Amino acid sequence: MTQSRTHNCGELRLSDAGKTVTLVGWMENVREVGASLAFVVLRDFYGTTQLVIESEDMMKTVKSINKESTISITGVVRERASKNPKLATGEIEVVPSELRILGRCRYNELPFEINRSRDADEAVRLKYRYLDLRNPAVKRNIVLRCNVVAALRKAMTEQGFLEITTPILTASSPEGARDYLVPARKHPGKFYALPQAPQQFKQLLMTSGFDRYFQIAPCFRDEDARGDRTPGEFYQLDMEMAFAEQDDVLGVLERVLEPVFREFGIYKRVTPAPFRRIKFNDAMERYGTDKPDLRIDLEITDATALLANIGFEPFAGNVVKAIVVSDFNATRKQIDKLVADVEVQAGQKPYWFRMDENGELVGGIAKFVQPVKEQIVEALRLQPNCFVGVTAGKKSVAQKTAGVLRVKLGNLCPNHMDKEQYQFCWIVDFPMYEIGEESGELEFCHNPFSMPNGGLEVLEKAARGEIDPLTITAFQYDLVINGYESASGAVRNHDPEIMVKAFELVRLGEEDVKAKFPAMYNAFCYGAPPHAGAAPGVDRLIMLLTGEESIREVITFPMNQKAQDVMMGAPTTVEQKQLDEVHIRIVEEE
RNA sequence: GGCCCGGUGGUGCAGUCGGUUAGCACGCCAGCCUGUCACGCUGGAGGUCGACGGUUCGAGUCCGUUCCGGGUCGCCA
Repeated sequence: MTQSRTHNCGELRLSDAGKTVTLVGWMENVREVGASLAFVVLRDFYGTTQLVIESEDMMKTVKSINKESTISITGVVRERASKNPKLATGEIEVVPSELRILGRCRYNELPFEINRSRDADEAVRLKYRYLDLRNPAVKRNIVLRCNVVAALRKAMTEQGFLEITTPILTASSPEGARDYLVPARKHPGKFYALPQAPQQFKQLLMTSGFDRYFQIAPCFRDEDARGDRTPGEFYQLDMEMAFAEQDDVLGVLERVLEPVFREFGIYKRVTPAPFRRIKFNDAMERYGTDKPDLRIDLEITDATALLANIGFEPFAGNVVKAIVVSDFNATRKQIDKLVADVEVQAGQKPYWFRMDENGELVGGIAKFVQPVKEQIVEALRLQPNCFVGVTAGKKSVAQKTAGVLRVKLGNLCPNHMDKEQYQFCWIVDFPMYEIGEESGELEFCHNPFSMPNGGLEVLEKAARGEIDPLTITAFQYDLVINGYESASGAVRNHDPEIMVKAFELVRLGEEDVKAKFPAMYNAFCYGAPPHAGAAPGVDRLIMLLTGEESIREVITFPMNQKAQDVMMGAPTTVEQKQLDEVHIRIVEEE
């Protein structure tokens, strides 16, 4: 039988010289330097150790094994003749006297070279994810993920939170993202749904008297992927606390997250708590987005009064926004690319002009702004070598386009974006309602669970037409880190009367509330505590901590953009018998 | 579903204005090398250039269609 290892491949040091050890691992590489001298790199989870092959017999054995086979060796540790300071185990080597093959690699060519797997085609990496994960650089992110999750659990527990798991098979919820459905065998025609979040369960836990709840919770949403959004499933650090207000939740998350970023982040500079709070409307006005990247020092200025009426057709009758970039030295080619990129991402073209080193307005739309040069120079405090990006349209469009432009300008100008840091902020005071783009009518802006600022009174005023419902804000907050929405939360609406009133403003009533959220509505009628919570996205936190730009680099077995697991072959067809059992008939599409 | 980028030996990439034998690096195989550690040296195998159709005397290269991958918009309470 296999002798178990005495040490791992990362721990032997000079002080171990002379010991007889047994190591196990993958045969990573063989370097032959003569007929009977070779160096073998043995790799396990913990590191690599060099083996020296000095006999022709052993050489023959080694040459009969493909790389990436698993082997076990027993031999004596000795000091190296020529040491390698780059390796933790670089002062020693092991001279094996015995070599056992544990798991032969049947192929002498792999789909990619293990240590360069990150360069390989992503589809191939995902198909052979078990090989990809042998690469220490790939594995590192997953190990970090484990450590971060452990730290989050510990921190939450220390804050007095209990981890409680909630059902995975539950009821479809009527709003939000598309659900993943599971047919119910015992109930023909009915379905379970996988939870998009444990939202209702955690609120019910509050109603049950569990004072502080959290969960590293799997969430399922059937929506399309993005670079920072995995399709299908993802994890949230879901938390909720009773008899709590907005400040309590923000305080807990600041105490939990700031130390985690200090300990695990690739950037050493971290915004100290308490994090800045920016009102939603201010964020839209100054950064053109509700998730501003505060590493960029540029801000958006309103230039409607200055530029709407200069006779430039796209500005006429529109809101105009400007971003001034000092010490601008990008090339014309870069500017053209910037304009094109913004148009792709925002769906709207930005305009621009510059003040050259002599103080003249040049380039882009310079000739149109020339007549109001003096006012512009004064209002925007233009200096020589300034670049001015301008966007126009309906207020929301001008803001959004300027927001995209701001990020692109920051990335283009290193003197305006200090990348190697974590900039945190809270976005607060989200509007409760908005006018739906399709319906043209009043709708909930985010979710209907949030407590309106002003409570029942403000809703009644809106219902009587005394105030504009669009001015009502909710106790809703997002945590934004370096331009990523990293957590979202709210003070919940725990009062059935206020819930009904909130729904009435969007032309729904008590019956709708009961129909949509029966458990919560009923529960709240039995004495609910005021409560508030939030849910940081675990995958995104890890992404930020590792500096990865693709979320798939921090997920152990990610799906591809089309929500397929190419390694397991999911999704897949199933046998007719299985379909029959769950009363499903497949309809062939034309 | 729309738009953008890509698809060339196992892997990553180059390939000019359409031109005759499709290059390079890594990997693989064989040989050499007694201190390598991204080992080195010599030689070798390995390609229907994603697929189909078209233009042309001639297509990796141009055109059309389509498939696949990534990005992005829609979508994500």
